[in-house]
Amino acid sequence: MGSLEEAIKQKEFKDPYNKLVVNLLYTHSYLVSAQNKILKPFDLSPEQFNVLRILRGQNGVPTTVSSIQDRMLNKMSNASRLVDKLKIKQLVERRECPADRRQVDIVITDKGLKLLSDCQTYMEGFNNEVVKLSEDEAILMSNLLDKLRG
Amino acid sequence: MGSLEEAIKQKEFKDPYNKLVVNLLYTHSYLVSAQNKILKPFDLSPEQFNVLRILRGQNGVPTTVSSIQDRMLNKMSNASRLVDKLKIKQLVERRECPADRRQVDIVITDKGLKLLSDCQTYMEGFNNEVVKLSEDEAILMSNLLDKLRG
DNA sequence: TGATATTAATTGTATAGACACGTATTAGTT
DNA sequence: AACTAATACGTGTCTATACAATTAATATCA
Repeated sequence: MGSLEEAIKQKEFKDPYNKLVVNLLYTHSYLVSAQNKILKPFDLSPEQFNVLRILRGQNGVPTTVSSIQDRMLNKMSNASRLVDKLKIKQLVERRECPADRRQVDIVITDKGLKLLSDCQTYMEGFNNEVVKLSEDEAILMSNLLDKLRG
Repeated sequence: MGSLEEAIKQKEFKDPYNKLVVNLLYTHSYLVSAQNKILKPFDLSPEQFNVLRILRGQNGVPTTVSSIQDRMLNKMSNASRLVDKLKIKQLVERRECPADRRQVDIVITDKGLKLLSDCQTYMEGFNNEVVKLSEDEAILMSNLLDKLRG
């Protein structure tokens, strides 16, 4: 299952750029599937997990919805609805922002923090297992990704 | 906007593996957004585009739904419904498979081929524009991605 | 001040991904 | 032949992405 060609049964690509784009899309699917498997028992989607992580990073300081959106990996996502799902599960709280009543302050609850730390135990070794690269190769690839986006 | 840290406003990562995974997710979103912009005028989603490409690669030989599924970048996707959308737009045809009546043969129509070749004109330079790497770097990264998945 | 523009958040709608389940058809086995 | 297993495809449901539109609150400025 190693090579991309084998995985998607395509013999050749127009050029290295085309192949790289396809490879990135395919590898993304590989990673997200693995993430899903880990988070499933916690009834969290990767996106919900990400939002909780962002909120925990605030150390109790309330964050607005748009600030969460800015920090999300997918800029076209919809933080408002994700927060909604998390609120229903009582993992976050909404508070009216007194300074600007258009904004809504979001804080992670104790239940949210607990769930996140439980997840962490399982997620700890996840990246190292799924990413079959050396540390140096991982660093090299991160740098290439930064360069790719310009 | 270069570095990942800046883009998602996260100061540090647990280790290079964690950073790489996050970087891949973020870069994926960057690529898909760009793809969407190009395909929008043609009323095609990246996934529908991919299915049409797979079908064209068959050179007129009918393909079953499960065969399309196997070649898709996202293995958890739903080829059946994607084909349905393409059929509504008359870009593909379904034919009952005489050899095995469980299967459904899919063929791209002339209208589908025309649309795909129109797209191609715009997609031609896409990868090279969006991926700001040298050819050698693109090849290096493709190899690293193959290795990443093991 | 009052009209206008901008911003924050939510909502609507279409498409797609994740995954379980149902149904028809074929393959395999005794 | 009859029973069972496997396969191909479709459907249902929930979640998320993409993007336009709406609403309420604040900022800007003539």
